[in-house]
Amino acid sequence: MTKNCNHNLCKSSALLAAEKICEQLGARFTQHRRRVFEIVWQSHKAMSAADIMIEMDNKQPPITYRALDFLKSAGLIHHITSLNAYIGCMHAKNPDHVGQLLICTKCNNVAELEPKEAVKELIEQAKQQGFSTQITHIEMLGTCNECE
Amino acid sequence: MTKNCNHNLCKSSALLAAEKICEQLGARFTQHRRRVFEIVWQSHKAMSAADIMIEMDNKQPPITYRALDFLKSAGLIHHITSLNAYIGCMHAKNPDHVGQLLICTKCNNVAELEPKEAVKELIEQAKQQGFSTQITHIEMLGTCNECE
DNA sequence: AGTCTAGTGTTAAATTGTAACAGTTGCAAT
DNA sequence: ATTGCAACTGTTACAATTTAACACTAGACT
Repeated sequence: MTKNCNHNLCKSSALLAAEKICEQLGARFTQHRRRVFEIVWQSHKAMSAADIMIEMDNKQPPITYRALDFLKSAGLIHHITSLNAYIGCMHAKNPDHVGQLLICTKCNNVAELEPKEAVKELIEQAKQQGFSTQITHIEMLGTCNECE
Repeated sequence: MTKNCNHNLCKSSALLAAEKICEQLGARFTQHRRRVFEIVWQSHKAMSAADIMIEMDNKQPPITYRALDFLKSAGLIHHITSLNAYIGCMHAKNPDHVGQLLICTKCNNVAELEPKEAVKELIEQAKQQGFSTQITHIEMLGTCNECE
């Protein structure tokens, strides 16, 4: 998926999905937002805000951070907290999904799974402790099959 | 656990464990390392590097960051990446444990579970994609039973 | 005693992220 | 078509967070 995708196709279908989602939200998919989205979707590698700014036309940090915040809260990208970096979300259409991010520490590629059962179990175990879960972050660092 | 602990006991047993682990590692549990460890263990609340520095005697950032790095790599504390904060590890004796952190967004208390089966399942699913996991971060944000 | 490694102290700086506020644009309602 | 409002932009300046670098010191082991 991550590796053997026809990435032009992959990216343009993500773009279409993003446009649709913005429309549904009544938000505008403006120049900056589109540009940041395209940069993040350039590859399946995690990109830091700094990486993104290098490619931005307008280098002023607030522009980039605002776009990232928007895309994140619209569910179009993920913030990888353990790297402080961003990656396009593969399941943006699916509103309440919880991604499991598989991050290759060698090539920096990120894949995403939707491990529904296991996550339910985690949430259930938390509940048994009286904890009511709102947001779940699952990030796994390791090596992908190409980098073994 | 997190709430109804006799915290003096809780903290001092953590300290003893830390001393033992450092000895096993052949590393020194120096002044600064001990001090940072104590500050983190003061409570079961997540503390940022800045929070810690406020309580440090020597305020110079490198001192604190170095101690945090050491404690983290010795497995004595966890870095909560989604908050950029730290918390004492409740299972430090157990070398290859994978913590699931339950972070209350109201009171900032952090509890830790060891959800063996569910995590195995996550690792297994990753493996089926050809991904070999080395480090796992599971962080869940929500509200604890006292804050409901 | 000598030497080697781990740890310290210190300065300074890079990197990363935000506040604030005036200006502008798209869109909807009169 | 104007007006008015909310969303979005541009810009400056700053705050917060983290790291580099390097000379120095203490402890541990021949």
